[in-house]
Amino acid sequence: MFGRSLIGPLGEATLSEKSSRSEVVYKALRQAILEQALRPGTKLSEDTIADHFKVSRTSVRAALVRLNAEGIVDLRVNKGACVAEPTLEEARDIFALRRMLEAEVIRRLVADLDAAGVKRLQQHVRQEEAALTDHGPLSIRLAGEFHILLAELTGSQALTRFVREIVSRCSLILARFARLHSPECAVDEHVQIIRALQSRDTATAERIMLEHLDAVELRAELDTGKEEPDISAILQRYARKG
Amino acid sequence: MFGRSLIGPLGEATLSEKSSRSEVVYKALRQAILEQALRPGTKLSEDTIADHFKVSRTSVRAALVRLNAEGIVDLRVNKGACVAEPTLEEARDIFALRRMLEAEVIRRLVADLDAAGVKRLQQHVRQEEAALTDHGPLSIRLAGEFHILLAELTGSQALTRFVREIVSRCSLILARFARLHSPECAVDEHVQIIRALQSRDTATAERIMLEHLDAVELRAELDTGKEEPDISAILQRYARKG
DNA sequence: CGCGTCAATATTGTATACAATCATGTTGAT
DNA sequence: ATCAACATGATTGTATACAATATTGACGCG
Repeated sequence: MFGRSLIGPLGEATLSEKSSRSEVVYKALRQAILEQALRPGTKLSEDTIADHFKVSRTSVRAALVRLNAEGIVDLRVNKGACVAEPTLEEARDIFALRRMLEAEVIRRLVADLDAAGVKRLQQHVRQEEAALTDHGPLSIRLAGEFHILLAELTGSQALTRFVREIVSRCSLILARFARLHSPECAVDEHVQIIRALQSRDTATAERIMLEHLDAVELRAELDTGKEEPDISAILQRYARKG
Repeated sequence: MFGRSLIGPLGEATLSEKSSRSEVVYKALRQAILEQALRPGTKLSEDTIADHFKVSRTSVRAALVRLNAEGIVDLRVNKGACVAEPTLEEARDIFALRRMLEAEVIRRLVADLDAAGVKRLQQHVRQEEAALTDHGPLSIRLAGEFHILLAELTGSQALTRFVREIVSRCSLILARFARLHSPECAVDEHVQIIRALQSRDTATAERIMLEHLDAVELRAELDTGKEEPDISAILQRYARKG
């Protein structure tokens, strides 16, 4: 699949590590949610998921518990799991925190970022550009992973962890509220961020990042088109993606 | 929002909610770890825990997965769980992030904090003072919960979530590296923080918070006294604490 | 005496079975 | 026809059983 240059933005697993079954389910569900294939509010029936991954409910439950701990799945006692539905209030709260975290990332990178890091960023943006044609889930994911890559380049595991979580939740928010994900502008803005980082100008870099995040947030306008899709077809696609 | 003036800083469960068994195990283990009754590196055998709580391994595993997601338990495939052992490098990383998060908390509180909030803080400090006599696990926990309470008073769920997680991990760090937890000075510093917040002087309040965190971090000096305690006696105490 | 090999044991990973709770649709009375 | 009570089926919570892997200790060899 993707050789992910040892580890991609999402890859915590090191090579040669045999994924447990709950791990497989976890990753697939997570990806499906973040790519907005599974939309907020979608019921996640344990039996359905177990059947489609050919595993037992035990493994499914473990995955759901993890996703719940990350805040992208809601888990109500005796009523099962569903993709989290952030409220508008939560959305604003999360975006505010995201601005703070990513401003910190930028400040650290302006001080620290080396040529190798710039190269990785540019490489990532090239991937984003390549994915633009399909307007699909891939570009959605890559847009988020750019920010995670930025956090990783700070070298701070803790900061990366938080950025990863908050980016996930923002994806969920966009999935819920944004009319359409139009990632092309984002790629442009990502290029600008890289340039600002190279210029070593903290104020400018921070400003551009904040403007970028504002632009992302602006796309979140109420649009409560709701339906209950059957998740079978979706899981079909994610069962063998890894 | 919801009347959580009824519940303490750690309480997410609302009243009359029947705790599932894995929830009970989760809370007990978490508390035991944060009160440093279970020290970093301690093996958490599923069978042992299941026996002591009179539940099946299923429930125990669910709790361990959650704790792992919060970063206070390590989970290695086929090798079981143990209390996380943060390295010195991770410790510094986490404290740096903590300073940033809590500075943000202070900035928000200087702008927002009302009389009711001050009252809750003072009440909490009184609890801390009352707990000082026993020098025990209670004072350790209360010291951490003061910071969580501060975060809650900002009204930001997301910020609270992150502060809670990072305070947990800092407890773990202190458990691993600090020679002795001497919480009496902390209480004094907490009082100062409240005063600074009341003064509405952002710069001062932030400075005092950062000094406080530095003081906490300073206690973390290498001291690798290691032993493998049997966790039975410890779990005995936590099985009926809730 | 040190050290590697292998069997026996213990522990974890996963599946299945059972119990408890919830959702749904039917029946019957007003 | 409306609504309540109940029975039935579906879904989740928990326990147990089995399979896979790791740990331990004994044994034999150098």
